[in-house]
Amino acid sequence: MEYNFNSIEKKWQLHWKESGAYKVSNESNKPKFYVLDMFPYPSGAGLHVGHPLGYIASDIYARYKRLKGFNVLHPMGYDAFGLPAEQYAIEHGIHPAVSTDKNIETFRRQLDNIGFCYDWDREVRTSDPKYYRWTQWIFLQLFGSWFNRHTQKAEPITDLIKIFESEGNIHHPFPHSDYQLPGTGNIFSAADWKNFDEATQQQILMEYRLAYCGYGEVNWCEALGTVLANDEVVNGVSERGGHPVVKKKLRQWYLRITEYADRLLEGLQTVDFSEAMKEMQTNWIGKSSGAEIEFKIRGEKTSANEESVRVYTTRPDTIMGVDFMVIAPEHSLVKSITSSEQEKEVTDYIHYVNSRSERERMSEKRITGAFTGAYAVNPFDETRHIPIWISEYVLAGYGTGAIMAVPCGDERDFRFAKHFNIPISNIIGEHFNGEDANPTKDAVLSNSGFLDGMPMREAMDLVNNEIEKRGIGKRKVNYKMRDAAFSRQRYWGEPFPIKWVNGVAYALSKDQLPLELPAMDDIKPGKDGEGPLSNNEEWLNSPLFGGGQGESSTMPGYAGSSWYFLRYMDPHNEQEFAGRQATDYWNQVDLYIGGTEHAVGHLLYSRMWTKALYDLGHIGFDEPFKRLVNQGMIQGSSRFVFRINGTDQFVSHGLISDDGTYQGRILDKIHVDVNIVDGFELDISRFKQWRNGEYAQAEFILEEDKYICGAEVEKMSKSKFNTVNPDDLVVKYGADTFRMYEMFLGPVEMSKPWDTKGIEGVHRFLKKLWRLFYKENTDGSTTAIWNEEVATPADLKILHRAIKKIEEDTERFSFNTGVSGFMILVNELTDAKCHKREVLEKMLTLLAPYAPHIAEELYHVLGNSHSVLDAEFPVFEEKYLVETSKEYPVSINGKMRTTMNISLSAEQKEVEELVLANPVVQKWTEGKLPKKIIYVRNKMVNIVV
RNA sequence: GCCCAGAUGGCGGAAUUGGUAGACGCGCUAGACUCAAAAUCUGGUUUCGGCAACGGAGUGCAGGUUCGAUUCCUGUUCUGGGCACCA
Repeated sequence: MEYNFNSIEKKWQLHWKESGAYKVSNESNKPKFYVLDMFPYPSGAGLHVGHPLGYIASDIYARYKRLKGFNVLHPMGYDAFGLPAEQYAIEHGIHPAVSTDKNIETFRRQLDNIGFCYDWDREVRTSDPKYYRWTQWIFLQLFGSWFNRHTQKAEPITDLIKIFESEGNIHHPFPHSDYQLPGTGNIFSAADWKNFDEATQQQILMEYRLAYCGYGEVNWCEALGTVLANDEVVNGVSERGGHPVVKKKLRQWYLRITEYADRLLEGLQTVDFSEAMKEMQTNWIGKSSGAEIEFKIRGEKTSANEESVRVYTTRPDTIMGVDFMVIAPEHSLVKSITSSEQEKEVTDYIHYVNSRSERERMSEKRITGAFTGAYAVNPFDETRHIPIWISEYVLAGYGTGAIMAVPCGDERDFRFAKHFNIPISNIIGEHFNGEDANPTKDAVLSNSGFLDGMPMREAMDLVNNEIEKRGIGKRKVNYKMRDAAFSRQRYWGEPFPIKWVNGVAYALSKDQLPLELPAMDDIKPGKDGEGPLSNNEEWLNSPLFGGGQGESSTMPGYAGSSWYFLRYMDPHNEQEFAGRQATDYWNQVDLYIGGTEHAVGHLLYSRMWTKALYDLGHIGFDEPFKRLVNQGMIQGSSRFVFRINGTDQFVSHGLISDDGTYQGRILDKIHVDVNIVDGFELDISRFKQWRNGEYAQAEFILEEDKYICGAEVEKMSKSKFNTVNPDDLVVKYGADTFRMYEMFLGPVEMSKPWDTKGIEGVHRFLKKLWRLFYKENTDGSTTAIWNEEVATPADLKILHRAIKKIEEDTERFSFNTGVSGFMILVNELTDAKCHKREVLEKMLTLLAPYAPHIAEELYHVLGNSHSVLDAEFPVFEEKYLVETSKEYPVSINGKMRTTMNISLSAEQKEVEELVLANPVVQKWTEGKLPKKIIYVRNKMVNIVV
């Protein structure tokens, strides 16, 4: 029989499907293991070779764990709501549901080709009402709860109402400290609460809900007609498409993720994520601790003298080094403190700041500002009057929107002082050289009045205590992270299960879910930045909302993906998002594989949702992912042809001058499909047919009769013509070869450019493996050559060395060296002419996770009637590797000079005698007695002369 | 600018705790089989000197610790990734 991989793979894929080989039960006495891939967004472009990298790795691991006796959950689904489908619908008039279904079909066919062991009965699609019913339900849990800062957990909002009824909000001030009740302050009593009307009460509750609706500045992208999350904006333009993004005030839904900041940080210590990933999340949360301090103001206006300004600083110890103050241009004090003399300058400056787009502000960091004419008084030295400036480098949204500037210790303050010629005082002695600011914490303070001679770290506590004692400030922790915007002015997303009645948002009841997305033919945006649903009067006013109105925005892309790993545990449950029994059994995801691009988006949101569901008692764990592995990106290796501008002549790469021209003529650099280039050499006839003959008239200026293309490593994308379709490789080499080759390319975590060249080597290996079972005769027929002979110690040594290596490599996710292990094994068995069933069968079990199809086929060839999927992973036995003696490297002064066969049981003394008797050693030591003989058992012998 | 990761043959990459650097594969090359090709097999392949045995150098660069360093330490260059006025 020949190695006809195409028919073998088809046969077993069908067989596994029909026999339900991958069906996983929630009831098992085996230990559980949950292996999860980040589910894909089914884009229209289909899969390229980069996508399956992580899927193959997780598939190998899942299969390996199954062989090791675990009940393995390994599901797959689709993140099916999203912008591209909607954009496509607007451009082509095809409903997102239709194009999404079509794309999913393509994805599924491509995935099936590769032979994954997913339990497709558990498939989820976030756009399916049966699924998003529960997304809506979880949203209502968030809407219906608040974060109790004393218990540090989410609790039902009904509990908060009880608290308000009995004591007002004295112990639970508004989460956003700048919130003011209409007309009053921000503290109310139980009596106040009872007197508030319904609308006010609801407005107050909205300030506490974990999912809340408010007005806020959002990142508005006109071109996409949508609001973007902070992490979807890069350098002031949208991550997707690069369109400009501006700040706009809109009514938005938010998740109060900031309340979970501390728990999200603490949780990182309990999970196995890469240090880089933990750091990214830590930086994103951006916790800093310091103090808020109040400075009195002295200004020209009498009103100014009654004001004070509150600053946030992480360095209260430097308070005596404050040379000026800066407040954000948007700060509410600006108006009341500016002196008449400075009025024009300040107004002009504010005007200038407003004229600068977010993008300009970020890209060109100019040192700008204006003096307000007012001064602040240092609370610890009332003789010091500190000028107050405004500048765009102080952000209104962080801390108090005002800072105390200490130029000798802070780089930005230093540059500002230099630029505006503000005198700089030095409080850190020799640590400050007058050239650069020095943010050290290890200096001893000088020039600091009552703090003189005190180390900075001590001064920090002292100042903190002092300001609290005097009531002019308090210790304060701040976070960079903002609440997450949770609505999109878009159609293709989950509708909010909310009804608006007299301006108040109420939850729909559980039995009204799912609130289905109404079918709409025209999904163009509504007026004033409202979503397409705002055009659908009929739906907005439908009886579903009981006389109220529906919500016209929809949930963002990350809503459905924040909890999908829970649905897989119990995908068909109609009563709950997932039964408690199921979530208790499967518990955390043991291994999660996906790209780093979700570091601060999806991974933070899903961690928060998990924590909230845990707090409310719906699940029994508060971190979703126990271990996270980030697969690297497979980059494309692009190819270029060079056309002389304005002609049809193409110049080979080697003929181009260093200045990028050809004989002084300008060249157009054009991406060419990598599939019509062999290495670097262009297939000219295929190039002429390419793109329906667009280049049929091309003429070529060749080097050595070849057209050589330019090359560059870029992101893999259709538009760069550098994508390689896995389907083609599967047809040509088979799924097993493809799987093993993707792993062989290098460590899973590493990014690397795709190169199809080496795939032949892996394919040869599988053919060689096949020849351990079948011999090819000269007439083309094959003969089975595997036999029932008893394995020799030498055979078993080969086998068990491989078991040890492959088991270890698989366990530690080193699949590239794992594949090497197989190659060595097959090479050694071939050399040893070992065709013994006893050995081969174990080898196939080892191989099954990596190359399941060929393993299954040959496993049956050996006469097994059950599937290799249900075999047991071979047990490594040390005894086969035990040696009595070993070739030791012998080095002299650290240099390897010879080898010697030494018994493993030999003692230091015996080894020394043996070594000294060795002629090579005698030659190198020139007969002298060595100073020392170092013998490391199992490793080496070194002689020091 | 700040933080993190990395740098090993012509190429992808091995080397698990400091112990024979370059496993495995690609490519190249010589040979076997063949009329020929493909496929397959065998040998060679870090580099320098040498017919060879053998010897010298060698893991981005400069130092250090050690009998011994790709591995540990200090400095430095480059590459990739993340963050970027967060006080």
